[in-house]
Amino acid sequence: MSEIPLSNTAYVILGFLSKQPMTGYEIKSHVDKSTRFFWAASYGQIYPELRRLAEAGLVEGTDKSHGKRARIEYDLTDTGRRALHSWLMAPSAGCEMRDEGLLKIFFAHELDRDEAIALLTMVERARLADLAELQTIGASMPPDADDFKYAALDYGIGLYEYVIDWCRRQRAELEADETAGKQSQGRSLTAAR
Amino acid sequence: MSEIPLSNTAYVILGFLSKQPMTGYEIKSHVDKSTRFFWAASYGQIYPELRRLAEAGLVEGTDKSHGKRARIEYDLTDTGRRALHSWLMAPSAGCEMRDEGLLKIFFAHELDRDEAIALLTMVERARLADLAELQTIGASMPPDADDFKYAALDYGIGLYEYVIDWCRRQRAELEADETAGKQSQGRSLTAAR
DNA sequence: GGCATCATGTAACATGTTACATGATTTT
DNA sequence: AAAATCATGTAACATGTTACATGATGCC
Repeated sequence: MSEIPLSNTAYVILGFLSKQPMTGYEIKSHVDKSTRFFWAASYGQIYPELRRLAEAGLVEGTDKSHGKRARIEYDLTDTGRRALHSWLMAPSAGCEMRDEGLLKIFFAHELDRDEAIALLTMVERARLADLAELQTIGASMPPDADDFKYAALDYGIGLYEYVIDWCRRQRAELEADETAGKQSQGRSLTAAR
Repeated sequence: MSEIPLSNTAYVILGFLSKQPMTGYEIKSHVDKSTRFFWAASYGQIYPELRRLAEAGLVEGTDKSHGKRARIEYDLTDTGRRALHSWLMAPSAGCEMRDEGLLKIFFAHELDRDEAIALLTMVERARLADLAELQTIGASMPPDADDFKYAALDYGIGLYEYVIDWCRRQRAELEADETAGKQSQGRSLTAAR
């Protein structure tokens, strides 16, 4: 067997198909309601990848066109399930971020105190919006199911809560500087830890 | 003025140059010791971007070749500093993640209990390694300086600590299932929140 | 009739990584 | 003398987004 290497996005597809047969459109909808905040995927990735996976024999497409509306339902093959399992057990769990908010805060030395406070408030609001989105998703899920998707949602909610709290603490320190008489040496950002 | 839009990676460069003049090589070293965990950058981005920024008049390169070793030191222009400031105050603070560990956990329904526990342990260990790296960086920084880079480091340390703790809690729940007699309905992953 | 949703897909663009090429200087 | 670090850069590749094109079906 030739074991061609698959992208992580390919495993997202295999993973969703491991639950039930689906179309590319449905995979995208599911991604947007679950993995999106830690692993996004667009049609431009999903459709070509589904075809590659079909050619490699990891998924199997069946024509389920209804009337004149095209519909291809994909299902995981045994080979596909084995590939998924082997990836799940493989020792790799990278975590990359592109955090524009923290990037701005990192360069906040270019700002005066009030501007820095405004920046922290802006970042906090952005995360509050992200958190609200996850909570909406959580509210729309059936409360009974026993699935790791609840765990993932909990992970994301906790993560955003942490960031929101961190922003508030940083802002509080900056605001305390004003009251204390503004000696800029006194700010020990990591002291609490 | 023509206000060409810049990538976030361009702002990383402007940001570092706002502290002191630097070469591309030095920018890369600084990135690796600070923003890397939330905003990475490679030579393949930095060198071409520096040239574009110079052409746009946001930075200025000076030849500081020493003997036969080439060296171009870049400095921020007034226009560059204004562009940086305006970006810092602009209302955008996206946060994207590519979290392979959580992705695997999300699909852990394909695993049996012991395998899921092994996966959680693996992810935890990966984050412990990331955390150790940040702590090493923290230990090598002068403890006096008043800079937001300490805040960013604190953000990252707290974030990884949260994830590590989350992994432990999830694992504990799975392990409790065994002791309790393995009724898989009883696992309410979000109940504690 | 009109709007939302279902459903397929592509092409251009943007972004980012890896490996390679080249060589000087400094430290051990 | 060897190894580490300083310093420049490119080319091929991988990955991912956005906008566009096309049209059917179902619901109000």
